[in-house]
Amino acid sequence: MGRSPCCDESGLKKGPWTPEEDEKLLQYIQKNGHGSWRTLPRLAGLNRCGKSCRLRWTNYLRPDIKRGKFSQEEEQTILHLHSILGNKWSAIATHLPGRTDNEIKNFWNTHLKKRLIQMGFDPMTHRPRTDFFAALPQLIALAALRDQLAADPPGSAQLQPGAGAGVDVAIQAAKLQYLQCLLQSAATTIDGIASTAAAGSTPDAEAAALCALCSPQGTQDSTAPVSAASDQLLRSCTFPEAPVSSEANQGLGYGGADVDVFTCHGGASLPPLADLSDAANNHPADGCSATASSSFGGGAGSPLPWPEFFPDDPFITDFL
DNA sequence: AATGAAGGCAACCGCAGAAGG
DNA sequence: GCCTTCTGCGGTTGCCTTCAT
Repeated sequence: MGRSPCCDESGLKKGPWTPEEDEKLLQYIQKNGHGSWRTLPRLAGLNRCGKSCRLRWTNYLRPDIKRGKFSQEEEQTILHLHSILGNKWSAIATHLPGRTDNEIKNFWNTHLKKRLIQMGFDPMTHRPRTDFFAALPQLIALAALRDQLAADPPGSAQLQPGAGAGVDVAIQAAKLQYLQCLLQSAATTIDGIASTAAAGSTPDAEAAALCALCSPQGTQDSTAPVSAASDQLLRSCTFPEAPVSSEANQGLGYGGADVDVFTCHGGASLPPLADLSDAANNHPADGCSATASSSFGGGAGSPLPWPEFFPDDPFITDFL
């Protein structure tokens, strides 16, 4: 199996299509249908290969092509279908009327894939990346937050009654409590990595060394105590470790109605860092709740289960 | 205002597989 | 079973626009 013979022919035009060529192709297909793509260019008076004509028609000239930006619903559909179908762009395109597989592929590669990666998700599995260095930016951000807390602890001049007083103090306290929750959760995760490494099952010395970054003594004896309930909640959240197949991923719904991929049970392990904030966001009743808007347009009202990549969260940046 | 970097997108290439004669 | 044609996909390229300096 090889390259289509038509593309080997020399003298055929390549590159961008001119309006004249578009018009010829459009009129011919509207009048005769495309028939055989191999013979179409000659019959239509085009100096192009059939493959080029087919691509131009299917990706641009087809009358039912929808132009413009992808809506949030379309983005969700793509994400959902991609989690099920993988890179089956044509199959995904059949569920998005007016969108071509090429358009969806480009949109995925230039937008959605980057977003998933940025948020610590594996774009192929749609699940939090479990490799340690994927979480490194988050760890660094957490370390910065820890330093910030150490330098400016609750009860300092900023939060003294009278300075801002009332609601401001309460908001600050809530934010600090949220941060404490994140820090403690991260520390627990890293401690787990460290103990695993120490046990020899994961000989990752670098990971163990970096544990010190996010598991300071100051976290545990902070002046802002983390509520026992939220602490228990975070500790009870874990993430399935089994590799994900397309079939297994069918339960992963981006529409909000399906079962959330993040499960909570009595296990002691914590999810990877990427879903820590999700655990907090999904349980507004606990002490770690906080409103976190999404750069993806989700936020509290978003049906997407994605956790926020909290270093970019306006809440965090505002705090810092 | 000029210029270079970065991002977005249309289009192409090479390959694989399906379908039909 | 072989050949031809068509379709689909991943990867890549090159042009254009936008943005930062």
